[in-house]
Amino acid sequence: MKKVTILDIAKELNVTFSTVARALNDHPAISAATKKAVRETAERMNYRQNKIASSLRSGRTNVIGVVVPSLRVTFFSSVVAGIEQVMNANGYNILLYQSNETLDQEKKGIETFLQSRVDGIIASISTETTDYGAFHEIIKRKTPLIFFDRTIEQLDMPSVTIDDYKGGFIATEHLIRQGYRRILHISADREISIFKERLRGYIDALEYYNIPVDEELIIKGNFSLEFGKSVIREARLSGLKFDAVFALEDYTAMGVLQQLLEFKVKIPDEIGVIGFANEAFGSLVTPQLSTIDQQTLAMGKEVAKLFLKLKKDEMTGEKKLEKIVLDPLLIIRASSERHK
Amino acid sequence: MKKVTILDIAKELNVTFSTVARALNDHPAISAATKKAVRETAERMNYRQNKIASSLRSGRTNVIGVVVPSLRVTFFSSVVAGIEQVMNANGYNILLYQSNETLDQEKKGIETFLQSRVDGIIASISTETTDYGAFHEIIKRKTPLIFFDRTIEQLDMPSVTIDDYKGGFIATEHLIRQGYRRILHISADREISIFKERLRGYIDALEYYNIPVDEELIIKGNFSLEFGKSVIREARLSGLKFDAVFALEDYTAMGVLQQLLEFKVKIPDEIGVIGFANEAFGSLVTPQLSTIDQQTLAMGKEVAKLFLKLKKDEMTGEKKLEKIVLDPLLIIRASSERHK
DNA sequence: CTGAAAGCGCTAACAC
DNA sequence: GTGTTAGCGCTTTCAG
Repeated sequence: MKKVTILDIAKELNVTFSTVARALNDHPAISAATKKAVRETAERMNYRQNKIASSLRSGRTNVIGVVVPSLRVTFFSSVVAGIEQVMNANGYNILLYQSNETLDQEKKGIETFLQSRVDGIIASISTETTDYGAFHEIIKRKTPLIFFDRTIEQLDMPSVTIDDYKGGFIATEHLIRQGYRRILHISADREISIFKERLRGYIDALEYYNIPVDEELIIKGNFSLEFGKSVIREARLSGLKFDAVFALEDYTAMGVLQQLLEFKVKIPDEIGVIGFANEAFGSLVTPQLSTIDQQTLAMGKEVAKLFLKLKKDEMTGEKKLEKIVLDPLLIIRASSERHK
Repeated sequence: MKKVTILDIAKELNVTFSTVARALNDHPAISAATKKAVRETAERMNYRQNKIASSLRSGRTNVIGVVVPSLRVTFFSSVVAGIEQVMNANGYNILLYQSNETLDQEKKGIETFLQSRVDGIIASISTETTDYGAFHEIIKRKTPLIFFDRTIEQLDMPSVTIDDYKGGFIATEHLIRQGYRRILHISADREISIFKERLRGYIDALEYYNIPVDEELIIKGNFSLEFGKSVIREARLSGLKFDAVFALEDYTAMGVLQQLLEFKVKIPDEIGVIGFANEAFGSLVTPQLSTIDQQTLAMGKEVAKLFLKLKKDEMTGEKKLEKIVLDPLLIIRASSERHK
């Protein structure tokens, strides 16, 4: 079972292998008859193009590298799903790498992508990434680079994100409209811009509605279900008064919900709760958790489309930096809906 | 910014490019001094190996293709995460493809993998896959093929699965031990072996404990949260008596739970519920959902390890067909725990 | 419309 | 220890 190459097909048909190559690539200057004959024998001989050889010669691989922190986070696997769908539909393949939130692995991933001569790189950076060397390398190599969600602003690259500021704003606004006034916000202690943006949205919404911003109501920590619970426990101990909670992400919000229920607090009557991310469990828990949807699949598709557009613009010589910002969606559920 | 090749490094150092190639590949017959010099100039000139050229020449790509139905299903993204972790640690990269549960896309994915000359293919088949042509092709090409979870038994390939029969058995056994006797089982109407195995486990557990198998208590359909709800509604209408439900997967179990709660049924006192898959939401809902854990990350890692082992055995000439079967884990939570 | 020829950047067998 | 040489299987000018 020797592998068959275009040369074998050429011999079979008494033409040169370049004619075969052209026919296979649907070159315009080949007669329909030849094309038909070539395709038929290719099929018959079970020929299969060698993309490696093709890539080496042409300089294009039709592969794009995708680095994400972890596929085990629904957000990322969902975005990757979107990227993959659109890219495959357009003849590209995805090389996948997980950074596991470490700078070291992120670098290694980018390094292999570059060695594999990918046609582009899509990335969402790790929480550890403060050294941008690997990304500078991508740019130096003139490999197209697109960020999504977690970007590096200084690099000024095309990106697709959601408007976290707006997400923070509409979450807070919703609580205000439901009549809540002392809204506790749980934020992160890390310097990640998306969380700072959500916080900024929270503050601006309060100000917009003339509600005083109370620093005591802004609590920062290492977000998790457990942290959400502990925030509520400590608030009770310290006697902190609040009538709603806006948590930076759903698991933390879930912790809040669980602890409040344990304390027999009525949700949403006494205290309203809203999270962020629209994790699958939100619609399944009791009471159902209000949240902000980040349009993950759409984000993936947008990233892919942006890449394809970039390629096209490159050919037509256009050059503009696109930063797509998607709208967050307010998902109102029982945990925060006081007035029907 | 011309790309630098081993030839450029060779010129710089007045040696031939093959010496450079050897040095870079840590060939034993190269002096330490030369190696050092080569590495330094390579670094200085910002050289980066071209994997395409290397692959074309050597016949190895160090890439393996992974086809899964969808990354949006936690089970699959989690397994892929495991595969990726181990493979990357061993110098392999992952080409990713989603079949979206269609035969057509699955075929396309395999086709491109073959064209890309991947060193192996890891697959979990789509629910539509009844024509095995694409997989025969993989085997014909002598490309290593490993299945996980959803396999094609006729092909007799290495695989990693969990013991679905045992999962069905222990889920049912647990319910029996909790004192439930009329256990409703929701199964699938499709011909997928994993679901049939769970059903078989259910039946055997009943027989083992001398409980009559009542065909009325086995309901098949297109599993989903909605289906779980409708099963309960219809059971109430038809007056079907049962005191527990074992659903083939968690979303269906969740539908069961929700509908029972709507009917004010006490869980687990009146009716016990257990699912399958250990989705993230199970520990967050009220009551918490008992389930069977499938060890997804471990499964991914096992698949990767099996691939690496296959490669090694290939070199040493060994040849045995390994089918790894992982143990399902019983996760007992409030929805089925009557006796503490 | 088709053929001839060069070469992408590397590996590996064979010399010396 | 290092050099020579021959491709891997394609794409892509340049001819005709």
